[in-house]
This record gives sequence, C-alpha cells and structure tokens, in this order.
Amino acid sequence: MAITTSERAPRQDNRRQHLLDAAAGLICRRGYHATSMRDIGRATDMLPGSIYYHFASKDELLVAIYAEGVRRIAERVDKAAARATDPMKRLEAACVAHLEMLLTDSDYAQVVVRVLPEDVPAVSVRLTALRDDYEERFRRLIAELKLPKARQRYARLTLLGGLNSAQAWYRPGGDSPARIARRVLECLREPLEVESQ
Amino acid sequence: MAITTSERAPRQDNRRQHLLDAAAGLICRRGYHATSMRDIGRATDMLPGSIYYHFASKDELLVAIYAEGVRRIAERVDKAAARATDPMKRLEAACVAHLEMLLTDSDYAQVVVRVLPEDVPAVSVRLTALRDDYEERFRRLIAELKLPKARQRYARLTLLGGLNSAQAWYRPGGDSPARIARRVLECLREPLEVESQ
Amino acid sequence: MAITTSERAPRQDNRRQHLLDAAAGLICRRGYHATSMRDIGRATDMLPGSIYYHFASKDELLVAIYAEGVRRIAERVDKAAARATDPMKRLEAACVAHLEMLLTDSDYAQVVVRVLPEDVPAVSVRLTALRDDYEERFRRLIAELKLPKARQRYARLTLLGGLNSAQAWYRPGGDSPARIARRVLECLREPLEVESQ
Amino acid sequence: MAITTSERAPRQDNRRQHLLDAAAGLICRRGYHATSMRDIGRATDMLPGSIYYHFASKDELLVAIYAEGVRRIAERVDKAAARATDPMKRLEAACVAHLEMLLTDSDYAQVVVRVLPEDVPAVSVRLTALRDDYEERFRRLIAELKLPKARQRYARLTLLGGLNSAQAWYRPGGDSPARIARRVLECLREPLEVESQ
DNA sequence: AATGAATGAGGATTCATTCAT
DNA sequence: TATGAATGAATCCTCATTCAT
Repeated sequence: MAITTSERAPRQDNRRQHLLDAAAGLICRRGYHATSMRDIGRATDMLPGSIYYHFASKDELLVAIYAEGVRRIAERVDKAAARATDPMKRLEAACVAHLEMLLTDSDYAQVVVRVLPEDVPAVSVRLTALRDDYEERFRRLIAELKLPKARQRYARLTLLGGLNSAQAWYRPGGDSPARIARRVLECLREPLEVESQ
Repeated sequence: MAITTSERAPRQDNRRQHLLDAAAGLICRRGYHATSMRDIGRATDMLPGSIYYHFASKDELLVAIYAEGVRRIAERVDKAAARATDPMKRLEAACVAHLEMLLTDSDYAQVVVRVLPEDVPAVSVRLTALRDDYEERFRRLIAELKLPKARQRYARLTLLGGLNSAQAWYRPGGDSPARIARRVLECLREPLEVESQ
Repeated sequence: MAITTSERAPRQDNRRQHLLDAAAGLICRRGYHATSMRDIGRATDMLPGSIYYHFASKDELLVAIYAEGVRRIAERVDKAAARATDPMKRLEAACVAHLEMLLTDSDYAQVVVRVLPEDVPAVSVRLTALRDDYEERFRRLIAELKLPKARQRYARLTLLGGLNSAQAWYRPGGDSPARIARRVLECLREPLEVESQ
Repeated sequence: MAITTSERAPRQDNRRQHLLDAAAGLICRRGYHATSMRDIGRATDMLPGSIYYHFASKDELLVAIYAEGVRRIAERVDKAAARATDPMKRLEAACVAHLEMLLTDSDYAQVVVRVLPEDVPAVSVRLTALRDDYEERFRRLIAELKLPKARQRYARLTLLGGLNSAQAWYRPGGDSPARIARRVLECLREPLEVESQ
C-alpha cells in the first residue's frame, strides 16, 4: 500500500505529526474528555485556534489518532505474525506485539483501546470501523487454528478482552507485556490443543 | 396515618433514589463526562442545583452509583454462587449472574464497568477500591478450583476481561448474557479440567 | 435605656444569641460576603433555612450584629470615659476601650468596623446610622477639649481612622491594644516637628 | 494603511485596558464581591467568558488592578514629593497627591484602599505586598522628619489611617481632597492641647 | 501556517431564600 | 422552633470553535 515508506512525511507535516503525538500522549493518559484543545495547544506550543489549521475539529483529531494507532499497531502485529508459520506461534507473536504496543510502545495504540467509540457519538461509527478493521487480524489468526466456528468468535473476544484489560492494571516493573500476553494466551491455549494427556 | 407500617414509603429517600437511578441510566449509556448535571436534572425534573441537596458533587454522585452498583451485582453474584457447591458450577453461576447484571439487569453495574476510575481522578482511589472489593469474589471462586497459584491470577483477569468486553459489543437479540457468559468461561474451562479425549 | 440589664435574655433567645455570636465570629474573620448562611448554619448546628425563623434575611442578621456591636462597644467606651473627668483623660480612656473591644474583646465591634455599609446596599443607610450613632461619642469627647470648631471634625476623623486602621495590622504578641490606642492618640497630642532646631 | 505611524493605536492592548478600567470603576464603587464577571462583561460589551482571554481569573484581574493602582498613585505621589525639598513640605505634597488620587482621580487607587487583602484569601499575600510596597514611601518620607524611631511607625499608621478613612465620608462639594489632606496632616503637626488655657 | 481576540453555549457549583410539615 | 427538600438565579469558569489578519 505504501509505495516508499522512507520517503513519506514531507517537511510541512512536521507540525501535524507533533500535534498528533502530543494529543495521543495526553489522551491516552487522561482520556479524551479530560483533554482539552488548550491542553493540546499548551503541549505543542500552539494556540488552541491554530490546531484548527491542521484538524477540522477535536473529534477529527481523535479519528486521526485512532487511524494512526490502528496503522501502527497493525503494522507491528502483522510483521510479528509473519515471522512464524505455525498458526499458534503466529497468534502468540501477534498477542505479544499487540500488548507491547498497547502497554509501552505506543500512545496511539493506547488511545484506540482506551477511548470508547460510544464516548464520542459524532464519530463513533468511524472509530468502531477502525477498531474492527484491526481486530479482523485476530479473527484470521484464530481462524487458522481450525477451531469449531462458534468457538472462534468467543476465543477472539475473550483473548482480546483479556489482553486489553491489562491496560487497567499493568504497571512497569511487574510482568513484562510479552509475558502477560503469553500468560493470557496460555489461559486459552491448552484447551485449544486438547490432544494433551 | 401509616396504613401498613412495613410498607411505609420512605418518602425522604424517594428523590435520592430517583436521582441515582436516573443518573446511573444516563451515565451507563453516555459515559460520565458526557452526562451533565443539567442532563440529570432534566431526567429527574429537578433543577441542577437541587441535586446538590442530595449529593455534594457530581463525583460524589458517581461514587454513590458505583457503590450501589457493586452492592447490587455482588449480592446477585453471591446468591448465584451460593446455589451450587461444585467449584466450577459456582464459578459458572457467578459468571452468568455477573453478565446478566452487566448487560441487561442493572444500569448501576454497567456504570461500574464502563467508567474507568482514572477518568475521574478526584475519586479514582475510591472507585478502584470498590471495584477491587467486587472482583475479590472472583479471586476466591477461582481459588476454589485449585489451579497453580500463578495461573489463578491470569485466569481471573482473562475471565473478567473477556466477560466485561461483552459490554462493548453485546446487542439484545443475539446470544443471551447467560450464553455469552458460558461461552467465555468455556474458553478457559477445558484446560482447567483436562479430561479432554 | 435598659431597665434591668441582668434580667435581659429570656430563655428562648438562647438560639438567637447563639446565632448572632457565631455569625459575628465568622463575619469578623472572613467578611460578610465570604460568609454564607450555610457557614452560619454549620457553626450553629442549624440548617440554613432554620435561621430564617430568627432573622428575616442575611442582611437583617448583619444589622442585628451591627446594632449589638455598637451597643457593646458604646457601653464599654461610655463606662471607661465616665471614670475620668479631665477631658483628655476621658478621651484616652475611650480610645483604649474602643481599641480593646475592636482588637480582642468583641467580634461584634470588629464587624462594625470591618464591614463597610456600602458593601451591603440594601441596608447601608441603617448601618451608617448605627456607626454614626457610635461615633457621636467621640465627637462629644473631642468637643470637650475646646479646640477650634474646624479642627474638631478632623481630629475625630483622624483619630478614629488611625485607631481603626489597627484592625488591618494588629497581631497579638505585639503592642497591646491599649498601648496602640495611646500611641495613636499621642500622634495627635504631640506635634510632629518636635520644636527641634 | 497606517496613516500616522506615531499615532498607531496599540489595538491589542485596547481591550485589556478597557477591561481594567471598567472593572476598577465597578469594584471601587460596589466592592469586589458585589461585582460579578457578568457586570464587568456588561460594562465592556464583552461576554463574561471573553474576559478570561485577558485574565486567568477574577482574582488575577483584581491583582492587576491593584498593581496598576499602586503604580499610578505611587508615580503621582513620588512626583509630588520630588517637587519639594523641605521634609515636611515633601510629606504634605505626598498626602495631597495621595488623597487626590484616592478620592477623585483614580478608580484604581480607590480599589487598593477599599478592597481588603484578607477579603480575597487566594491572593491576599500579593495584595498585601503591593500595599506595603506603596506605603513604604510614607515610611521614608516620615523618616526624613527625624522623629524618635518609635514614633515614626505610629505617625505613619495614623496618618494613612486618617487619610484613607476619608474614602468613607468624602463627598464632592465639601472640602477638597487637597484640603482634607492638609487638615489631616495638621492634626499630627499641631498638638491637640496647646491653646488650652 | 499561525495568531490574537473573541464567541456563545454550557460546565459544575453556591447562593439566599421558601415552605409544607 | 426547626427540618428537609427544593427553587431559581447567579456564581466563576471552561469549552470547542471561529475568523480577520
């Protein structure tokens, strides 16, 4: 899709990127409603009004962060999964990548998980679509496991629910994101393999 | 004057209860920050200022809803678990009760899961304590299963993560809350018992 | 005017007096506008609404405090002045009594000096009348000194201005109210230029 | 576009100045607490919220007025005192300037004297510092008189107390501010008892 | 590409006060 | 005498947003 990744951002996108970074940082820590345009302006040495040159509204800024968050975490997860061929190894790599992004590596990814689409009604449909787009990966990875159809759906929901809930209690210094990811997956894995004993 | 003493309407608590109900309903649907005191006033036929006779602040109102939510869902879960003796049956009953409350039976319970403590910094400690108090039940129910210590923690987190994530996608008409609960639990069950094949 | 001072307050005036005391204490420390009916209620273990049984409004409560303040300080000043016969000694005694009441002995007196009539427009005329009524004493005491007519007025204003300004800077532990009073009076008694040369 | 460069209206400070002027006018007449942001907005043809573009809070607006008040009255007093060399003449000139500003020439100065620092606890320290900074002038002017040390302090307090009390009773049409100032000073210059037989 | 200044609606909250009981 | 519950208006302030420059 991207023709030349290295050649991407022309100089004028500098500020836009700075803005996105700062906003993602604030929103992932304080939440969307608790972050004001003033806050974002302060963090970027910009006046609140100036932000509107780059984004049509606060909601649109959020959508951009969401989109970027999905892009980044998807890219990393895809790369990780691609490094293995065994379906379960692929899923595991994806879970680890997912949680590393979510817990430490990307404010953007954190925003995607933390901000509920329904909390921003005006753009909730688009936010949901972005989320779904991302979660599709896990649907496919799980499909590779050849579970009964009905089971697949719940396995995905439980897996992501379990992984994402880590955002609420993860603290640096305890289990690493990778370890947490494997532990959560472990909770679902053994039955999947069944032939044990 | 009192026709039936036992039936005596505690009139003074009437409005307070009405207020809590209305606020829980609004907050669980729109979120805490998107619900204004004006909204709550409108839903109760009260002036915004009048709410302050009953609650010292919006945050305190939220704490009261949280506390009531925990009280209600805990009561229901405890009763459900008490009806079985087999540890796994007890856990299953608890999961079903939890999800029925969360998805259809109680706006209060929904608030507890939906509103993140960190989104309301001034009272986040108290909200977290209430949540923890509730989740303790699941810690105990899982402990009865006699899993390896390390596994218990992740089993609980994954289970609750999986169950609670249903709030994001549950729609009446699809799988019932009870069925969802059993399906999620199923994802964790089989390995626990290992009697496969 | 008072027929029997000792026989004054009948039992039912208990609460009213309590109310006045508490309100005077709050108002003299925080000011009139910064003291709410709620504050006064809290200090008296009364609900704000209950205060209205005793006083028609917050402004009327202030007028009552003012009146009581004037009554008390006037009584003390009059008694002090009566103990001397020499005009200057009488004035000095009055100044000392005035400042002792104002700085340490009476919250009521403090209110009279601290709350500007113009700050409470609805009753400013009555407050001013009460003040004037009190200051009349000083007019008379100064008249006894047999100064030129024109001088009398300014002597009184300067004297009271000087004395009352102590309210802004007096701190227990420094000069006593009595000493301050004598020092201020001294400024008017002894010429500034010291006949030096 | 600019017709006269030297006459270039500093448009950007226009509103801020207008705001300060209007607020000083209202506050010196009604008092700080009785003046609302709405009132100030109305007087400036601004919405209340717009004021916050220029001042962070109502208290900060007051501090700005105080500072400007001190700046203005200090400037005038300093100039007046500088025009004489005899210490007593210098003090007299200062008193006259002080009272002219206070009674008729400057709403700002009036605010400084009228609003008690303790009435605005959040900024009372800064208000007090501003006042002290101004009064320092009188300390120095009085020091030039070579009075006994102990006397100096009370002379200053009495003098300022007497002068400032004029704010409570001055009415245009009576004695002029300059005359009042001289009369008050006279009270300290000439002994009270002198011509007593 | 950004600023300075403002808007207008709405935020939570506090106020003095009322009144049935 | 007092309370419990509420009122209605006003409080300060913050919000996302706009727009001429």
